[in-house]
Amino acid sequence: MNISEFAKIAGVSKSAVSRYFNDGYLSDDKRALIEKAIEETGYSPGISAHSASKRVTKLVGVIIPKLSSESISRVVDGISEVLTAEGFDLLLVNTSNDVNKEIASLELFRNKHVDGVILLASIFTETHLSVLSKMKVPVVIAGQQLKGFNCVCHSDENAAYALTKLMLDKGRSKPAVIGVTHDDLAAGKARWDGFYRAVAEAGLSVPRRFTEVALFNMDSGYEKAANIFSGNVKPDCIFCATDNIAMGVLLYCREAGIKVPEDVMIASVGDNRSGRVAYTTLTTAHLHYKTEGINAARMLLRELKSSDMVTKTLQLDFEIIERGSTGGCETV
Amino acid sequence: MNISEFAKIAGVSKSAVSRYFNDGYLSDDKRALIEKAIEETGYSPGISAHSASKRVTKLVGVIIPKLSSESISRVVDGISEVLTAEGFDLLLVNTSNDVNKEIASLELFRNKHVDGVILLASIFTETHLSVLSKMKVPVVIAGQQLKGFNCVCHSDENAAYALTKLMLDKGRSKPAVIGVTHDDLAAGKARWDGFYRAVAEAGLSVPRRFTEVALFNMDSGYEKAANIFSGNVKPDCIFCATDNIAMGVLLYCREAGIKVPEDVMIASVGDNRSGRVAYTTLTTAHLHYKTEGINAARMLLRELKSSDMVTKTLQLDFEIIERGSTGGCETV
DNA sequence: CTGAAAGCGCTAACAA
DNA sequence: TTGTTAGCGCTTTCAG
Repeated sequence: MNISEFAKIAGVSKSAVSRYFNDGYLSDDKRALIEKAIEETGYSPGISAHSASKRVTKLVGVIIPKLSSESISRVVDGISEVLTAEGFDLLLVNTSNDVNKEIASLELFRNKHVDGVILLASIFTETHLSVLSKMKVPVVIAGQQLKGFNCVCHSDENAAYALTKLMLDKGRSKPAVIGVTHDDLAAGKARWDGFYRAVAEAGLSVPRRFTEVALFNMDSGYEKAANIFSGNVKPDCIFCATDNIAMGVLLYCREAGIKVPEDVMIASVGDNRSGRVAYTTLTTAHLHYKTEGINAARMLLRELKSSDMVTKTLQLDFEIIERGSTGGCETV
Repeated sequence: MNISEFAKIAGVSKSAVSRYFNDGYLSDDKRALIEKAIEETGYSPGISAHSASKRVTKLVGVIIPKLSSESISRVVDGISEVLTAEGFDLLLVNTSNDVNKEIASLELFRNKHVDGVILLASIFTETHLSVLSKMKVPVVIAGQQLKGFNCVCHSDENAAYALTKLMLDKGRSKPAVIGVTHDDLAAGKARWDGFYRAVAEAGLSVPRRFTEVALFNMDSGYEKAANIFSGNVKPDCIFCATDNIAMGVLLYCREAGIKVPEDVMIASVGDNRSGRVAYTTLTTAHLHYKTEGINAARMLLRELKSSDMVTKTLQLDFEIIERGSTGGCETV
């Protein structure tokens, strides 16, 4: 059923119907007529033709590297909360960590398929920059900071610094670190930097053997912990870039009979659910992921209304949650 | 830039351009001309007008109750994997557990805004049935079983039965249960049924005080565990409908000094990440959530090609993973 | 194989 | 306030 057909049934003109669903510049009689016909037929206007005319899709493209991640689903949660309240729908693209797919999605969105894009990126290649600079719809980048673009991100460096300092302040002097690739500026580089800043401030240094680069998962954390503990001299505290990695370390320690926090303290960033219930509960930095999503969406909305030429970066604060793995309370 | 403008630049007709992006009934010269122009201009056809003409959106609506759930994100992961491979995009609607919003989304999708719908429902009201029966696009229901509709679901009853039996077979004789609302036929009713079937088979009964209805989260599990243990006679095993609930129970036991599995065994359904690393690792039934998503998407795709009038239900199997909370291996 | 022209379902400008 | 008419950008006949 299309608008003409429906208009005929309702006994009004196409325009009247169109007005009913839009500005509503309409007399009450016509309005009643239309409402009655809707009751009977269940008609609702097709969105595609609407978009074709209006040149507005009421759709926001959200590009994510994966979905099965606690942090990412919280971000998307925040995004959807704000966007749906404003009548926008989410076009979700899951790139499965495939950079090419990420680029392809951006290109897909480049023109007029969506009104705006929120990109949860992990790394930025040359191609990213090139495609991003050519976008014709507003883009907001979430979780990372990229000069010249609207961003919502976290205080990764400070969080890593605070966690490391917390352990060193308790008298630990042989720190180790398991980070992730520097290509990821937020979870990688910034957290490395924060760790090293705290270490330097304490007048300590970190032997090569005490630094490992892991993947974003528990198994990788386990493996890297095994490496670190394989030598004669053992660390007395470990900073991990992500909670998942820390979970792997915790698992290794448990199996190897290494006591946490007595023998080694552990702290990491993310505040995953698991950390609250792990056999040794995890000291972590809570990043406000949902707030990240909410703010990214709001920023996009603002951009949609009046595209400022000056780009903004919003950096969200964090909270240290001390639990058992650094000698804090076991149940927080 | 629109098709006419682009056609002029490329030096061909609108139709030629249209053909290039569609059936490709085109000579090589024209094709080359167009490709060159694309290089220069970065033109890509707008999807809305395309949809308006074709009456196909290449969009699938996915309705979910919440996003911040491990199981749901796994399902959506599976859905997106299959769908994007087939060139479909996901229109994600997060209802935040609001039944009205769920209905509203269905109505929104009812007509021609999406090519199909995958619904991750938790409960079915009268209104659901009424709206669902009026849908004009194919619908697949995931995670629940609803007569007369295409469904992909789990063997919830059997999983609950198997877990309960596992504990009873180890000699436990005072079973307790913390379930969720019967309104949820899968996580609620079916799992209650499975629990009681095992109990009945063992010739046991369950005192009223040993049955609790919790919400879908850890805090609720904690609270209900406190209730159950407040009496003089204590249970020696507890079946929980979800892992989150079980985590709360585990937390309670830890604080109350109740030993798991010595004093009380615990088992639940879901295989959340947390269960692997909890202070007592959790015996659980692994449900194939991602597979659920994959199959729901495939089913929808099939329906899109040739809408069968006969509806199907696909019931997925499960796997029992025994860990510490029932005396199994602590690290699986 | 090609381009002109009509059509998709909707919105928007206009005169009444 | 209304209906008519022209347009939105794309696809699809239909002659040639």
